[in-house]
Amino acid sequence: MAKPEPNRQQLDRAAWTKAALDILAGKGLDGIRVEVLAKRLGVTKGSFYWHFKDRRDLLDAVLETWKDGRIRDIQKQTRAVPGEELPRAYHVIEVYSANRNRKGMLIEIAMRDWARRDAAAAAVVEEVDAARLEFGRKGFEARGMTPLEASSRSLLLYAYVFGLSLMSCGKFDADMGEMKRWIADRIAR
Amino acid sequence: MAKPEPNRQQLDRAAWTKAALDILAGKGLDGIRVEVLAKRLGVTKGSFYWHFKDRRDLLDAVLETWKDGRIRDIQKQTRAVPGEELPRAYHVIEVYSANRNRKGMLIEIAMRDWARRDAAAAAVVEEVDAARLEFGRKGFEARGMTPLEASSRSLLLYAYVFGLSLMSCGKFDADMGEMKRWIADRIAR
DNA sequence: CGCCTTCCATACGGTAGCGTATGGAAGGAT
DNA sequence: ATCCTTCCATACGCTACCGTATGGAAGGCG
Repeated sequence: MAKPEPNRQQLDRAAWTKAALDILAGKGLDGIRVEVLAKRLGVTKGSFYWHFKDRRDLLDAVLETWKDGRIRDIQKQTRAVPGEELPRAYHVIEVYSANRNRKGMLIEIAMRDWARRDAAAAAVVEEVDAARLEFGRKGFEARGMTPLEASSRSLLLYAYVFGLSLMSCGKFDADMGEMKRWIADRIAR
Repeated sequence: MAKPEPNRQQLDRAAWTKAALDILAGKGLDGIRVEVLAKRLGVTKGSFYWHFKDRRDLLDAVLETWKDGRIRDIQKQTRAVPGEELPRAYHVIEVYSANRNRKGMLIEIAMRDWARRDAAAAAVVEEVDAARLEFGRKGFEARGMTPLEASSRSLLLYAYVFGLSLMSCGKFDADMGEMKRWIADRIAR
């Protein structure tokens, strides 16, 4: 019986996958290089090819890890109490469009970039997006909106927060906070 | 006196830059490789290093070319007749969110990905975004909205169209066309 | 005709990264 | 103590690039 977590000396697939996600956020998919990750983890690639068949094997693990995390997040929100749909919509907008959670948004964008060139990534993103849009739709429908309006608002919400994260608004006008509040009202109210 | 355009046998910087933009749309920044472009153009890299100092020189040319095109586009729209602001807003949404102009959107996204790791690209994107947001703001202000509302709607408009282009809505609901119309109304109306 | 400029081909050395093969340390099991 | 499994290091060949050096064709021009 191997001890579960003696001192975290040994690396496992999870450690490599986590490091790959870090790189993905910073350098994109093409930044995930076996030998670069090995150096980052203080080992050689001999270790990598023990835990993974090849680079593709790692990438698949990254996809799975990310998907599981996102789906779990959505399920957690879905189990929230009814009657709190409006503040929850604001909360989602706030979480995604704030500058904290920066790394999460970088991964979101990198995943979508990845999905454009890789079928497996495309499937994962599609699944996550579908779950999110469905979650948003239900929230709006619970407030009495028609299916069309609820679906549309949900789509607008997520498209906005993702789009915002890849714009450069530095030169634009003054009070971004006020604008974000106006927009959140326009989407959720 | 060199003949201006005899038969387009010779390559020039513009031809390389155009090919680079094609690759950028399809494979992203890391897809722009000197030897790959050379093969694509049916020459060797001996030609490339005649026209360009190095790869960075090409990338700068790509940035300039893209920026000039975008700025020109915006200026063209800005010179439109007054009193047509509402249909023009719909037109912008339509152009950006439709599936034609696919390549243009792919370049937009690639540019923003690039901007995250490169100061020169970041400056270009910032300039283009500022011009677009300003253009949108003026349109909404011409319709009598407050500066806050006009700026907010402009930001929402562009964030939405960019965000939409990196979502996978295939699994979501039914009539995307109806939803897009609803959203366009919500943004512009 | 010879000459010079323009544009491209060929050949070379160098780096980064992938995947494999093999050896070796360290600890549990018998 | 010995053996076997687990995990990692080392060394190797291979490919895809980058950038440079150099030669060569082709056309305008004296």
